Amino acid sequence: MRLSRYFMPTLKEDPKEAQIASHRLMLRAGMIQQSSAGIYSWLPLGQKVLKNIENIVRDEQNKAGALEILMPTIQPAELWRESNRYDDYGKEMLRITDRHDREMLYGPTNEEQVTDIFRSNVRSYKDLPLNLYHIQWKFRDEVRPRFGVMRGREFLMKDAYSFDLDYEGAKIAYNRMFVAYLKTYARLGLQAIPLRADTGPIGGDLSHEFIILADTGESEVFYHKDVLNLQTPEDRDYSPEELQGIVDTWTSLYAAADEMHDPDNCPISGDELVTRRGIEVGHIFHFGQKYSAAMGANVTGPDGKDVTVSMGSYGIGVSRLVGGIIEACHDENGIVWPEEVAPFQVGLINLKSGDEACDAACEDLYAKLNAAEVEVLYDDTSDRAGAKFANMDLIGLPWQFSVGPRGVKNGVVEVKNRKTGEKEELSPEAALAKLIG
RNA sequence: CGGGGCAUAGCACAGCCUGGUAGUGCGCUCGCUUUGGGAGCGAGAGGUCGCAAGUUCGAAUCUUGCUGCCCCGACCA
Repeated sequence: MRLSRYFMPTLKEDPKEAQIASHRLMLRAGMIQQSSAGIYSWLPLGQKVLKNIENIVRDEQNKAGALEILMPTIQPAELWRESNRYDDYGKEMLRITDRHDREMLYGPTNEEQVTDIFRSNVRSYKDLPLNLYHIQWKFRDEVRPRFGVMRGREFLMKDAYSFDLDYEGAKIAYNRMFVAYLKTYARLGLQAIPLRADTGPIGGDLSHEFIILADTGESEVFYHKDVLNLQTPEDRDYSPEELQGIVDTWTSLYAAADEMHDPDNCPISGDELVTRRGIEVGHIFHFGQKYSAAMGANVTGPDGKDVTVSMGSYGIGVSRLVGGIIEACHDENGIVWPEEVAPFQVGLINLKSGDEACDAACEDLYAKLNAAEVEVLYDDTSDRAGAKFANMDLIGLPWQFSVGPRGVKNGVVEVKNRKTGEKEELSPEAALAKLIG
């Protein structure tokens, strides 16, 4: 992509409404534009990152055996009356009346919708286990939206729903998602920590939230220092026993959010305990028969008798992750994207557009990167070198290739790693080899 | 939902107290000089001062109402 043909309205100064790093940087990098409180348009750069995250999440869900569907954003109030949540949900639910005076709502989540799909179509235990997920926009009419896309009203979320015959089956489904989440966050370049979460009135021990560490996190977290050294599961299928082993390993070390942490009764010693702030980026939850019982989601069991299925739900805040990743990955100059989610792998900087030798060297590199299918953003504009450097640092592409008259004369390109800041002068071939192959 | 604040050019702000021709910086356009870490000079474009009433000869400025946005807290993926 040539920057001269791209739409990336960057800002030199900080917008006053943005208080935290991710919000400020997303606005400055031209990733998003606010439409109203907690509602954003995604501009090309932001959209690209959002899609990259979404695709990684999707890939890991598919690998875990979940099946992708797409449920509507607008749902009928009738379904929510069945679970009694229409009245319970309160003002956070955006209610809409259509032209026929029918009560509708913009879905804040999809348990009712997916349970309806299940009960309409699944009759036999032979069709279980089943896990359906979708990646769809949700709306929660937060009293006070803030922190940009981290706490918006409209947000993109992956939510999966598992259906099993009994608790034992549901537990396997839960563990499978648990492991899929560990793999997902690792691929996103994040160090995620599962915390035992409050299961509320339903009880049970099957609820975890996944948080990533960032100084601007909304809640305080307490964990055993060794949690950060645990091994991420391999990219392969695991048996139910292996899944349980991985979950046991990850949950045996202490980790809790502030509402679950009791300093007076902490099971580990002070020098093992680390306290930091975290951002919740996922939540998995076994809720048993709460919706299946209320809505009549039954299957015929092996013995010919009806069984109310056991369910769980598994959410990942996809749009929130964009902000979350920036909170975890930035410095004073801007964003520092992990390679897997970066909108482009490399920024190609022409330090003197219009100079014949520079232009030719850049065009050659640009063509070769494109041919090798390396995503490249080529700054071919007539801005000054300093402005180009600052902009590239701001948008945080993992690599920068700088081509100027001086380098061209010596047959070298300056290669900079955005994360480490290391620069080296390489021949164009050696620079290409760093990214290709 | 309690408390506080803000609304003037694309962005950040001054002007308001004490009513009288709408300003500064950045950005944008054109020209010249520049060109390796957000250039200099010159010339331009761009605003019914959030909306609506009111007071006044006259309102960005004073009064009232409304709307929007932000911050702290409670709440929350």
